[in-house]
Amino acid sequence: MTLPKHTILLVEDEVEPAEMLANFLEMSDYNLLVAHNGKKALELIEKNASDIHLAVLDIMVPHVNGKEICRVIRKHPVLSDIPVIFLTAKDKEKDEIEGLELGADDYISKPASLKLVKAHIESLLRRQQPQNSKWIQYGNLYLDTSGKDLYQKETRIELTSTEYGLIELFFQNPKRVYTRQEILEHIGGDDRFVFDRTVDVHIKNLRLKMGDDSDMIKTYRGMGYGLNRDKIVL
Amino acid sequence: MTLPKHTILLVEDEVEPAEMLANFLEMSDYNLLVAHNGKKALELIEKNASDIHLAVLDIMVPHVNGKEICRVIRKHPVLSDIPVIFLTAKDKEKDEIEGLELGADDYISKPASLKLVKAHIESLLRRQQPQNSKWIQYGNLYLDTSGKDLYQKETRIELTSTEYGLIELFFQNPKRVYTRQEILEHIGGDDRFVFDRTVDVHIKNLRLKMGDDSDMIKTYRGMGYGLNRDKIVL
DNA sequence: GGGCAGCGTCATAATTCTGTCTCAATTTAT
DNA sequence: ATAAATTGAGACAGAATTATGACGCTGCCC
Repeated sequence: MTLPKHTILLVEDEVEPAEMLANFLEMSDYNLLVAHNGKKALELIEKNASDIHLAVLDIMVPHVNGKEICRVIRKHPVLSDIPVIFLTAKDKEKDEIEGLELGADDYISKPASLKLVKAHIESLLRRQQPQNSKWIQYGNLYLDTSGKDLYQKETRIELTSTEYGLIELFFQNPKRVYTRQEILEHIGGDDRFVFDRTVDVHIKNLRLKMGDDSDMIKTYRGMGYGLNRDKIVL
Repeated sequence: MTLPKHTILLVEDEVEPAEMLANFLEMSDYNLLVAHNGKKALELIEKNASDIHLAVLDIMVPHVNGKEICRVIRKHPVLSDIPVIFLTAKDKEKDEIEGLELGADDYISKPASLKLVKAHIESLLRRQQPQNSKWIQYGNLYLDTSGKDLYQKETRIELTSTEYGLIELFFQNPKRVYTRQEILEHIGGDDRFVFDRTVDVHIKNLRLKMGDDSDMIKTYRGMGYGLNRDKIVL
């Protein structure tokens, strides 16, 4: 099973607080990768790059400091777009500005409560979604853009490539209505010469597979199809 | 001017610091909309919704507090995706967590330097995805030309394609009066052979859906229909 | 070659929208 | 004030649009 459990890289030199935070986050259903120094952090990045969704970095860690790690992440082919949170002692405003310029997304002053850190993490992950995460979620539906398939809660729904193309189009732009022509162009790749109404059939097949969530795809009569805006909750 | 300037909504009750920050940001090539209390903030949001790219909110402001404003923004058809930054006194961790859960994107403890605030703003704008929906606003009404529907404040109004065609025509040329023939040509596509009284019926249906704002569409007796010039504020 | 899955087309059923009609309400003209 | 003209509202039939089920075609894997 591959439900979108997020993996967080935590880099923090003080062992005790790091463990506490890691445990707390694991209880909240995240996977954790923990490093207590910069070298270890870089190793973890090397080995697990494609799994990491967010990084929490203490600025002051042995060997390679947080800023350096952030720079590595931002240049990394797979990781360059993940959210990065810096942790640091209070009142180091200079660090904070530098961090932001380096491309950090957020900044938390220590000491910070576990709940606070979690709130920051969730806020970032929530906004992260549409762009570059491999998962896009609406309601019960999770689209895996790298595996090219769709999950309804925890069960996988097999899609044909045309059906995947449809749902991907809708998920990428949840508030838009697409005309049949636009849809055809997206799923056909090239503008093949295909009857309009064929789209209806694919929509029907897709809805069938979506079961209870079939009303997530809405017919905008006279216009085309799109997601059901009333069911989209951010 | 090279780049399209970003417009920032700043809500902060203390006049002196607000001015300083506003000036500083204007020097950095942003447009500023400043409110010193919640009521004013809501007005600015009403009138300038489609121009605002980011909001900086103090939590404690008179009339309507920052959290409430954030909630309004998140429910607003045009603004729901902009970055929101909260400003607050240090160590109000509870506020901070609540703010993040409300969908704030960032949180800055006061006092904060001008440069720090700017760094946060730039960090958020940098990550903001380009918006591809086009909005036209008059009064409480927001027309979403990519989603093909109409919002009345924050509630969506479902329109048929004919009704959408009508309102689109009026919104594109708010000061014009259209004869029934012109209206028919616009919504019919081709000049179908249809009684011009049919327009009356569509107008009626549209007004019905518009509820309190039904008087936004005015009857120009003997001429046709158009937007109510008295209710258009430019 | 047979079986199968995916796609496109068609015919027909189901649904929603549009256009017309009638009558009431409102405004304008005499 | 009354009549004439214009617009608003409700109801309804049939037009237009969409949903569905069935079928043939293609390419792929045994």
